[in-house]
Amino acid sequence: MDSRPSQTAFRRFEQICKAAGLKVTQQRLEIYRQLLKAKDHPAAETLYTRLARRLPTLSLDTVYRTLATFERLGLVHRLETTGSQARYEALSTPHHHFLCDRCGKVIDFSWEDFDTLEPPPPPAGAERVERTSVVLHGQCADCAQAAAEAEQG
Amino acid sequence: MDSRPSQTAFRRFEQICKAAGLKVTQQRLEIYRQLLKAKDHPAAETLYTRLARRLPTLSLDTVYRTLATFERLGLVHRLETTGSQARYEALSTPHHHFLCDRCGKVIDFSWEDFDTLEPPPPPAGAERVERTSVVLHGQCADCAQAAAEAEQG
DNA sequence: GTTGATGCAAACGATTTGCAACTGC
DNA sequence: GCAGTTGCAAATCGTTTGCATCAAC
Repeated sequence: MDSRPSQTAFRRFEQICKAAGLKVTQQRLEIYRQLLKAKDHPAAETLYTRLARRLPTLSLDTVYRTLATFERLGLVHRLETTGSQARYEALSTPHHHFLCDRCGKVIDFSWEDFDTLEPPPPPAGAERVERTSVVLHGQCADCAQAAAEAEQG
Repeated sequence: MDSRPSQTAFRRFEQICKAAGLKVTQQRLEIYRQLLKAKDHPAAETLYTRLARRLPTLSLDTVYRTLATFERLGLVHRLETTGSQARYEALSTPHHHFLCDRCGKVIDFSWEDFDTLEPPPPPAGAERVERTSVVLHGQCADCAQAAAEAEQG
């Protein structure tokens, strides 16, 4: 099984950049590549750390700026979380998120029964609904185990 | 129609505080009252501004501290948003949120078909699900109108 | 009176911005 | 070469913390 993102993703990436009048820089390419590869919804700083080896001169502000640009282009999503850091994911097939209230871990999941549900009408005061997502709050396995161990001493 | 929160909400509030060994201070009471009254999921600073008239010596840090305390007690929820400020709401009947991606407005709505849906099993890596919420992303009526006017301008 | 809560000011972490040097087109 | 992009440093914003004073119990 080859888990490398297909070349088409980068073709599409270049096309979108050019269509928006944006230059295809090395930084943007690498940040996008890293985000496609990441499964853990990294924060800007996490991405920065991971890219530091490959791009030693990269600066954290560029990561922030690039992520904001990508979000505007619709290439990435900024997740809604309760933590202090914003977390990002590359756009992919629709899915939902489990959010650990203790450590902030995000776990993707799909939920067929929900996806086949007729979407709700826009509530009063809302004009247009562009995206529907389910967020599950709870405790992840790691935190549950840590809590159990702490209790038993 | 009397929209004042019932006295029972405050009885319950005092009980919860005392049970947790917390003092029932004027600040806590007023912050809780304001949050019960607010329909717009205010940020800490918004609450602070609204309370400034009634409590001139109130400080913003107290609002932050108090909201954190309330959250720990389960009296309020911190909403997951994509904005930079945390937003709060007093606990009430379960409902969901529409989130305007442009201005950050939050609109409550209920969705019976969803609520009657069998909840999904905890995804792999998740131990326990404590809360399930739906977040709709889109554009609110005000922003849609502003955008239309700007275009036709 | 004791203990925990508040207000103030200062610290902090995440993110944004101004600006000069640089790079893709 | 020009316009857009980067890296650096400094600024900003939301939030947290240390500490002395104050209020609830």
